[in-house]
Amino acid sequence: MIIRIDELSDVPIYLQIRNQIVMGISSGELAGGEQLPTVRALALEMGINTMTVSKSYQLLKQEGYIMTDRKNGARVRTEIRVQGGISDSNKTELKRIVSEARLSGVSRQEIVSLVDEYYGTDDKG
Amino acid sequence: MIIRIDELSDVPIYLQIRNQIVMGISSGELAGGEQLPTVRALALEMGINTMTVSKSYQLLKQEGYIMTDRKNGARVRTEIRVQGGISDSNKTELKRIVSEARLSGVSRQEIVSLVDEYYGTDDKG
DNA sequence: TTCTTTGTATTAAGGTTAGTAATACAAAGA
DNA sequence: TCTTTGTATTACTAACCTTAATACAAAGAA
Repeated sequence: MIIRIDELSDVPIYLQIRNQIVMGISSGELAGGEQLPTVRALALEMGINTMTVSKSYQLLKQEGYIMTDRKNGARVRTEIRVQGGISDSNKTELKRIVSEARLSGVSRQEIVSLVDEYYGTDDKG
Repeated sequence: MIIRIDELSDVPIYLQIRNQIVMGISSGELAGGEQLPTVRALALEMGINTMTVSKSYQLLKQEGYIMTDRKNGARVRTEIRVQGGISDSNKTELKRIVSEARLSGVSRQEIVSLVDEYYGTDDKG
């Protein structure tokens, strides 16, 4: 999976990496059990510090998305630990995004279409 | 409208204020033309610095959500300037939220229901 | 054993941002 | 003249992000 960093974003690099890996897992682009690049390889490839990548991996590990093992590297968990629904902060963020969209003339249907696109077209919803 | 600050949130105070006002406008809790609290009053009420509130108002003004006028204070614009759809950063945020929700077992329908709730039940979508 | 590669830890430093504090200004109405 | 409004300035503290340079333990390979 290709990870791209937006230098102009307010989101810290380690969070951008974390977010893209989470989205990759959800979309299926990253399969369960799949090997992730080593922290050094990814840091070199992206021209950033190894500790920045390590921070991303530690966060993903703590959240239950990946497993890390010395010498084995990092792998996507086959069974993602669920954390019980949508977090309060994500609900607030969703409300903010919907509000801004609505005030800029975006229809409800356009938002729902985006949700469908991001959720994927499997039998989960 | 009651504005509440989450001290534990990663979101800066000035942004929390800005976001809650935007959501208030979208929900109709803040009507077009409605007077907002003065920067000093809101700062005193919330126990924060006036410049922090001022920063929120400047941002809202720049984005076209409110108008500020010396001696007249700040008011919600009657005609919100649209900015052309959902921003790229909001799309990315939405994708992240949907991905996290999906991986924690939330159904597509649950997300859509939240969107409906936040969008409101008028004839816009 | 020795070497290499893995994630991880440590320490230091620099840069940016958020927030506060204290004060002041211009505009406009009372 | 006085008050209230948003706004501006300057200085300071604190927190966070990122980099840098090393180093360590674990585990497989040679």
